[in-house]
Amino acid sequence: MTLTPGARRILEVASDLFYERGIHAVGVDTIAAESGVTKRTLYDRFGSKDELVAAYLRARDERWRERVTAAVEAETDPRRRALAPFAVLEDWAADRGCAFVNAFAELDDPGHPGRAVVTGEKEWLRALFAAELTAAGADDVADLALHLLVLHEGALVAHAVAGQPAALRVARDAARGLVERAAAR
Amino acid sequence: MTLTPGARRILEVASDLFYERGIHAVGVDTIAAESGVTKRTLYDRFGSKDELVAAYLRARDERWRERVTAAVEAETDPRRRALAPFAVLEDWAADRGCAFVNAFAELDDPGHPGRAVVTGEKEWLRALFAAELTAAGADDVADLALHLLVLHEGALVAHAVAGQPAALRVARDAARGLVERAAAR
DNA sequence: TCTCGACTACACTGACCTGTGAAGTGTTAC
DNA sequence: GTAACACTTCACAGGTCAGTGTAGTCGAGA
Repeated sequence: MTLTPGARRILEVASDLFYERGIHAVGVDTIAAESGVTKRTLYDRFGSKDELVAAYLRARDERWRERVTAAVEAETDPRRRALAPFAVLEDWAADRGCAFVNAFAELDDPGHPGRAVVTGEKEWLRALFAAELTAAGADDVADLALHLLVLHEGALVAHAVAGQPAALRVARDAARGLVERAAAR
Repeated sequence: MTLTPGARRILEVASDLFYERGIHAVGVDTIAAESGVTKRTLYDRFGSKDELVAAYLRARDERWRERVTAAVEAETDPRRRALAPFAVLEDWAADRGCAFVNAFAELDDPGHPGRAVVTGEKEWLRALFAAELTAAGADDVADLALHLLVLHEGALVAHAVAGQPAALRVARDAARGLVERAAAR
């Protein structure tokens, strides 16, 4: 999906503003103005604000998956591979929290095109944990993968909402212990 | 703080709507209409929408603390006391997720009167974990309390956003194992 | 009887919201 | 040379947003 130059600027600006201020709090006029583009162009490229929101979430999801995938594939030891998402957590965790959790909070309509992206992101991570745990020879993979997901999401919330940066380290250490115990059988 | 009959209805309606649809998505006209009250009354009682939002969060915080406190005090064993917040998690976890995390997503201004309530809620829970862990004779209480907070918040997110209801059980079991290991020494 | 507090009725402001219509400019590709 | 494409300009529709001003009703307590 190749974007026109204007569309790329719109998406960059919208991503920053949606994440920083919230989806409902940012109007299309602001996005168009900050992108140096007219509102007409915005609607010609994206069709509606809802679709722009979905495009924002898809782009962020894609960037994040690339980052996690790269971190996973940089490791060979199955145990370290399962822990890779925790290794990149610190680069990812910003003070406004998880963009997908935040989007979930604002998108109350289950039919919104962005909702599928949000749940897809979490499901992808859970499945990745499950796959790497299986490769590491763990038993009870389903619960273990959920456990890692809980630690991952909990770390982000405790970091951003509760203002506890140490939560990232605590979650990472807990995940490591969990995986090592599971793989040792 | 005794509320007038009108104010009570406004707060009830606002709580439902803010939680279900989101804060920015609900206008004061809707709240007034659904409360069977004029907008004038709403402004006479609460002053502004921001203050109404803060009142909503304070009321929800208060109800939740009462519930958790009751669950903690119903137990005598220090280990079970530390785990009490996980016992009431299932009653609390709804499909729209944690109201405070959702509010954090929408309130980008750190000076918003609701922000203090949100961070206060998380800090209160963390401190409760720390106090009960200390009473249970645990070492390294700070990290353990954070670990429990991570499990707690992660369970809520994994449940609501990721659509994994089993996350509640997984987090509860993990917390139990953690507390029992910590108190055993 | 008088006052006070809770509340109603309702018009109104000014800003902002998403979204559209129509006409026109500049660039590139065939 | 012409057609497709990206984009501009700008006016405008039809709502909704938070918030205010003014005048008045009704019941309870002093």
